[in-house]
Order: sequence, then structure tokens, then C-alpha cells
Amino acid sequence: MRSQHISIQDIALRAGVSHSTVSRALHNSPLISAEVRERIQTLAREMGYVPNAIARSLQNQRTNTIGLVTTSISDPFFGDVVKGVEEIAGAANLSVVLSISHNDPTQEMGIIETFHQRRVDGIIIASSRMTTGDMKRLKDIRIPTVLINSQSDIFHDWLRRIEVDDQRGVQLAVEHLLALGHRAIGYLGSEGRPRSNRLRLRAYKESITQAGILPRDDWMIGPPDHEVAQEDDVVLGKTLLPRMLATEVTAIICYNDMVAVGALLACREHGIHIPEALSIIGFDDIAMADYMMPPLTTVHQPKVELGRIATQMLLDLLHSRPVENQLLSPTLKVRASTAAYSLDRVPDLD
Amino acid sequence: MRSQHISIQDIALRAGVSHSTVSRALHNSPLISAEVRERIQTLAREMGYVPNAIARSLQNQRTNTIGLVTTSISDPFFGDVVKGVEEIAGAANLSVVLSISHNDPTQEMGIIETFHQRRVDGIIIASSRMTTGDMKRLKDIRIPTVLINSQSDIFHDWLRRIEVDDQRGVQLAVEHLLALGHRAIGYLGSEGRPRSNRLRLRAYKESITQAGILPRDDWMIGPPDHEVAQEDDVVLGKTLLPRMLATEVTAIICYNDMVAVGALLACREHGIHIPEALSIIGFDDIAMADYMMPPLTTVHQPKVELGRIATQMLLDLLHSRPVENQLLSPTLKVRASTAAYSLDRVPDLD
DNA sequence: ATAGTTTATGCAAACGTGTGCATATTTTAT
DNA sequence: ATAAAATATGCACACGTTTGCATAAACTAT
Repeated sequence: MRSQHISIQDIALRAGVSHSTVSRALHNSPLISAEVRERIQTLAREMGYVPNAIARSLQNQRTNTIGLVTTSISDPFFGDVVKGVEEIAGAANLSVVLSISHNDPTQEMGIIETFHQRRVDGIIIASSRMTTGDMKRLKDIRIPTVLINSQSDIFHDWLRRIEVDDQRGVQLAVEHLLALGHRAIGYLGSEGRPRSNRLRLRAYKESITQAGILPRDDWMIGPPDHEVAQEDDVVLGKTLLPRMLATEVTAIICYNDMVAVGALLACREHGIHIPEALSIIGFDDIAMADYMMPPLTTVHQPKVELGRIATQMLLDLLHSRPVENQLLSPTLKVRASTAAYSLDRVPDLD
Repeated sequence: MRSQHISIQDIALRAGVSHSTVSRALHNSPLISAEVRERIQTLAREMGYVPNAIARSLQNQRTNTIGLVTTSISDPFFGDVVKGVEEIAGAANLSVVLSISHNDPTQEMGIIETFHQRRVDGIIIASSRMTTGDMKRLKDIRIPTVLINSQSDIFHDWLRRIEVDDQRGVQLAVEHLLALGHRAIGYLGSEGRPRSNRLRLRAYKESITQAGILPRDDWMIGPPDHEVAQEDDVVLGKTLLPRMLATEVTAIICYNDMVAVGALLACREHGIHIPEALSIIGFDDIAMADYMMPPLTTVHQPKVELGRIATQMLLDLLHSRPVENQLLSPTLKVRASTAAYSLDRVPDLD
């Protein structure tokens, strides 16, 4: 019976009315008599009518769709962000179309163009790496957009941002280590997200300096100069740790948990006991951090919340309510990868 | 200048031609003279024309969109699957709309209905828990669909499936443990994915029996009877491990890596050394498995590949090419959470 | 009874594209 | 020079909705 798709026109024919009447009846319009409305609604059900969202979108100039751009989906950080987005979007009856930029600005922009063609109602971009030119283009496109932890330093009044306070996070980490008695503290950076890395590095230097310590240059280690797009922060941490060991740091702040995990693995290989011989502190507080041995002390980012609020901001934009940029505060999650500094901390190689 | 959206009609007006001509010119139709085509294309560029995918979809009866249903997105397993889907879909110029079912059949069906309204070209469902009734509905809907690791036992010729061979995976695990000298082997199950859990449990029993060992009832432990939708496999493993310890098993096969991680954490708390006192083996081979202490021996599922092939199957369906169901073979990844059985394995509680 | 009001329905345009068919123009062949 | 063929363009409909406006029918008030 149900050959293919039933349209309101088909229903109209069978009901002996015009398709306008069917449309109104299905929308419970008060213009339609109760009797006719009832008849049409049951008829629609019987015929297996399913409204065509595409046709609706064309007419209403709204797709009830938001675009979500992410640099990666295997990264657990973004998994949580996506979860928060999906949660709020779903509750608002918005579909989420997801695309991965692989941390490449060109791909990112390509995705935006696709979203534009699809006429999504709004866009959320996580860890955007757009250039100034891209920004201009995005402005022309005129789609409400929210940036999560944007990696661009340029602020625009027509672009909403939500981010976690990188500076505050590192401050918390440094304070924690200082309180434990550490004086030689290193920073192990990444490059995939240049802005937050830069902010964290700067906060690191400032906090250390403020404590009366002069941060040595070799305490700050970034990825190798050859601009290799390191796929995996874990291998980065693992690779870079030996260089860190060459300095005399007693504690390391890592750009994020994945880097910290890599560092931890390297320590395991080198027989360095954490936290007795070296304190390690991460950033993000991904689920894995709690499962590591030892469990990772880390700066907690409210990841799901980040996605939720970003989506709520977008919803507000769509309803043209006033929206403020947000700066979320991280918190310190003390676990077991940090410990008090002690003098007899010669790594015991077993 | 660029007030809002430019349509081919607007271009037509400015070019002094009909919109049909514009449409054809933009599609490089041979019907249009080279001269006019060139003129219109540059004009379109100048005016900032962006084709309206919605209008196109309505006309072409194709949305170039596929729907992807997942039970969870924070679970790293699905992160990888999504990655594979996104990769192939993106390459084929298909957008992916992602929705989360939270492992709830009702929500899953709701998502399908939304996809139907949106007229997606195809659907991929991971770990589907559809009932027979849902299946009938899905059949009526007539959208090409591929199931990844479906949790339903019902096969249909109009539904394509791709799954990893659960039985083979468990066989590999059991053989490995037997070769290490273990005779008392336990199975720690989950319930979120009932079918694969059942298949794995059955394969466990068969493999053990075939080795001349009678699997004791208390070697097989599942989640508590009260039908609680356990959110987190890790806490499940952590909670259930003590019951396992009460039996005399020397090795445990876990439903998946998350459960194994939970078990590992519990062992840590109870001072049980892995693998000396107890061998633990997981399933999935998520990235985390390699970072654990000790690194987890596990049955590797080709997760990204699962997503890739599923999407390729869907593409083939969309081009009405013949498509066969797929059964992928898992492999064993031996790491350090399993070791030979030795008699002096009294757990040393430090 | 008539004018005015309310109620229920249909008409037609619009959203932006794609395309079969008719037609106007140019080119080729005789 | 004329007919036939090839080339380039426009018309009009289709895809499936929503909605302003016109209108027909029924009801109310004097």
C-alpha cells in the first residue's frame, strides 16, 4: 500500500479537500473545524504520512539543524563536548550535523561552506583555527556561531565565544606544586591548539616568576620545530619527556592529559617513579586520567558543560536573545601523580 | 551589498537571462554557450552565490545526508567508529547527522523517525537495540540501513549488517589463557549490549568445555539483576570483581576493555598484582588499554574499519550495488595483563 | 428580511532548484 | 535559396510545505 512518500496533497485528494486545509488541520489550526481536523488527522495516520522536513525548511527558512565542527572525535575531550552539544540540541529538537576538521584550517573552512550550503541555523566550532581571512568570510556568511576554546586571538562582537580560563588553570597547578615544595617546575607543551598552549605557557611563566623563581629556558619544552602535525599527544609526551629529564625539574605541568599520559609511559620505561621521583600534572581531566597508575592530578575542564552552554548560547542567538561571552573556571583535581618534594628523591631504578 | 541569500533567480535578473539558463550554466551544461556560461559563473562568484542545498534536496529527492545513531559518544569505542564513518562519508560528500540513543530502544526509534522526516539518504546504527516491531517500522520506512554490531538476533534480507566475530574473539582469548596454563577462567559480563554479551558468554562456555574444563556457574558473573541501566562499564567491572575473587579463577575474560579497566582498578585497591596473581583480558582494544598499568591484553576490534566499511556498504546500497553482510575477524593483542599460571601465586598484600 | 459578522475553506504565491519540451536562432547541407 | 539540422535559450511544471487573501456559507443582530 504505502508505495513511497505520502504528501499532504495525497491526503487532500483522498479527503476531498485542498492541501491547504490538510496543512492547517495537521497543525491544529483553529481555522479548521474540529470535525474536519479529526478526519484528516486520522487519515494522515492511516496513510502513513511523514512530514517532509526538507520542504518545510525551504518554506520556513529554518532547517532546525546546527553544524558542529570538531578537530577530532577519537580525542576523549571532544567526545565529552559533543555529548553536551547533542544533549541540549536534542532537547531543543535540533539535529546536529558533525564534521571533523582534523585540526586543519582549510578543512575547517570547507566544512563551514558546506554548512552554509545546507543552510544550518547555527554553527559551533571547537578549537577553531580560523585565520583572519576565514573570519571575514564567516562574518559575510552571517550564520550565528559559537566558538568553544577558540585558538584564534581575534575577538569580534559578532562572534560568541566560550572558553575555559587557561591562565587560571595553570595558576592552580603551579600553586599546588609550590605548596608541595617544588621549585624547579617544567612545562611540556603541545602545538595543535596554539592559543591555549601559549596562554598556558605564559601563565606558567608568570606564576613561577611571581613566586620568585626564574623559569629556565630548558624547563619549557614544546614539540619539535619541524612543523609536523603531531597526530597523537600521547606520543608527543612520550617523546619529549627525556629532554625534560635532562633538566633538573622535580615537577612537570603538561599541556593536557594525553601529553601527561605519554610522559607517564616514558617514566615507566625509564624506571622513574611517579610521584616520588617526579610530579606530573595534566590538564582536561579526561576519564582516563583517573584510571592511570598513578591516577593523574589534573586541571579539570567542565567538558560536557562546555558543550551544553555553547549550545544554549547558540539557542539564545537563534531566538535573538542577548548572549554574553563566557569564561569558565577550571578546578584542580588532586590525585596521586603529584607529591611533596623531598631531597632523597634519587630515582630508584629497579 | 550581499544583503542576504542570492538565488539563481537574482543572478538571472542581473544577467538578463532566465533562471533555467543560470542553473544550467552553473552545472556546466553543454546546452549553454561557452560565452554565457563564463559570464554567469563569474557573475555568480561576484554576487556571492551559494547554492541552496535544501532546495536542491527537494528537487533531486536526495539530501546527501546520512544519519548515524550511536548509543554513546563518550565511549571511546564509538568515537573510533564515528571517525571511520565520518572519514568515508566526508570523502563522498555526504554530511553526517549524529544522534545519541543512550542505549534506549525508544529513543533509538525516535531518532530514526526524525531521520525519516529529514529524508536522510541512509542510516547507520551502532549497537542497535531495536525490537521486532521497530524492525517492521524500519522496513516500512524504506531507508537503506546498515547495522554495526547489532544487538538484535533477527536477520533480514533488507537490512545489512556488519559485525565483529564475537565468538572468534573469545576463542582467541581462551586459547591464549589455556596456553598460559590457566584452567579456572572467569567471564565478567555486561548487559548494555545483550547480544554480543550472550555470544561471548556462549563462546566462552564452549571453548572452555572443549578444552575439557567444566565452567563453574560462579565463574560467570553478569551485572546485578535489578535492571539498572549501568551508565559506566568501568564501575561495573570495579563493582563485580570482588565476587569474581571469591571464586578460584586465575584469569578473567572481561566483556570489554572498560570492564577490564574497572577490574584492574579493583585489583589495585585489593592489592592484587596483575598479571602475577590474576590474568585479565579485555575486548575492543581501545587506546586506553595500552596506557594502563599493566597494559591490557585484549581482543582487538577494528573499530575505525568498522565505521569505514559500514559507510562503504551504505554507499553501495545508495548506488544500488550488491552488498553482502560482513563478519570481521578480531585479533588478539597480547600485552602485559596476562601471564603464565604459576602455583605460588598467593596475592601479596602490601 | 437584510446587513453585518463569524466561521470554514480554497486559491495562489512563495521558498530555490532542476529539467522536459517548445521555440528561436544559427549553422550546415543540398 | 531553401530545407534540414544543430545550437542555445525560455517556459512552465515539479519537488512539498506554509500562509495571506478572497470567498462561500452559516450565523447573529436589528
